[in-house]
Amino acid sequence: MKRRNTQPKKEILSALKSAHSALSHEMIQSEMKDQMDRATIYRVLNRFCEDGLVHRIVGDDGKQYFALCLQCEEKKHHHNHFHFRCLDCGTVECLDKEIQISLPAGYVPEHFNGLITGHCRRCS
Amino acid sequence: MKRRNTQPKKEILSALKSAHSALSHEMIQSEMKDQMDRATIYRVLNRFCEDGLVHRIVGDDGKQYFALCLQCEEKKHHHNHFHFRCLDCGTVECLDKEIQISLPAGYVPEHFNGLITGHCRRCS
DNA sequence: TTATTATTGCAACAAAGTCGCATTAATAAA
DNA sequence: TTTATTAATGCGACTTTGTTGCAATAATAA
Repeated sequence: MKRRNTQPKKEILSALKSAHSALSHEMIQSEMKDQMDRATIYRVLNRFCEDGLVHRIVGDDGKQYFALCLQCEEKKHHHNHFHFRCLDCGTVECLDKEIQISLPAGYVPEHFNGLITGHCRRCS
Repeated sequence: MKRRNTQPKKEILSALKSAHSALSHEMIQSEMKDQMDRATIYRVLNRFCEDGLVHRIVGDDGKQYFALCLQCEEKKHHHNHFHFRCLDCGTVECLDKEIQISLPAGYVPEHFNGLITGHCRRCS
């Protein structure tokens, strides 16, 4: 099914672009001028993930955050990096460095989710 | 306030001991013969965390998992290791290797949460 | 301009986790 | 051993996050 270029989609994408960090559904909703439905936001974000436009980070607060795939090429995605969540301002950022983890024999990795919480430069 | 040695506490601790992996609230509840309240389980687990008996892992499913602090000494806790969650059987295990991550200047780390999902040895 | 169907908005729902409060039961004190 | 103290339990209500069904709407194709 072909994707359509709708208003919510455009606004959410632009919010993700201008934020240089990962956003939760809540952060996105509060930035929207014309209030859009919660379910819509989730659906748009999930579609972005499917399309490889965005990657999903699950914070140690149990919430989902979404960030643009900046360093990701068309086919090859690099998501083996850590994220940093600031306990003060709530910002979730990507840390550049890629991580290589070797698993015990017989383990097949599928997804990587590395998160460090603490205090970011602006808040510490 | 001094801790008391209650029935729920004993049962939950023994469940964590016999499972050689991290358990979610749900897994614990289903292992209990005499059904205990959900809130009680959460409270016991949170107390275990406060007391440094157990560490909390947040899965990329957004759920909390709890595992005994085996390699942790009295004062010094080592939680900088990865966890592996199997998408098939749901098991959450600790991977032994410790990780050292260097943060950008000005960032103060507080917590570490590294998780890999995939298929474990038994399911792959 | 009309037809097709992806997407939205709404409402309902499920699951995870927390909290207040009365009751229960470990522990300490008598 | 009995009584008093208060930590912990169980219940219910609640919040938050995220999903889903369905009718209505609006992008796109015809």
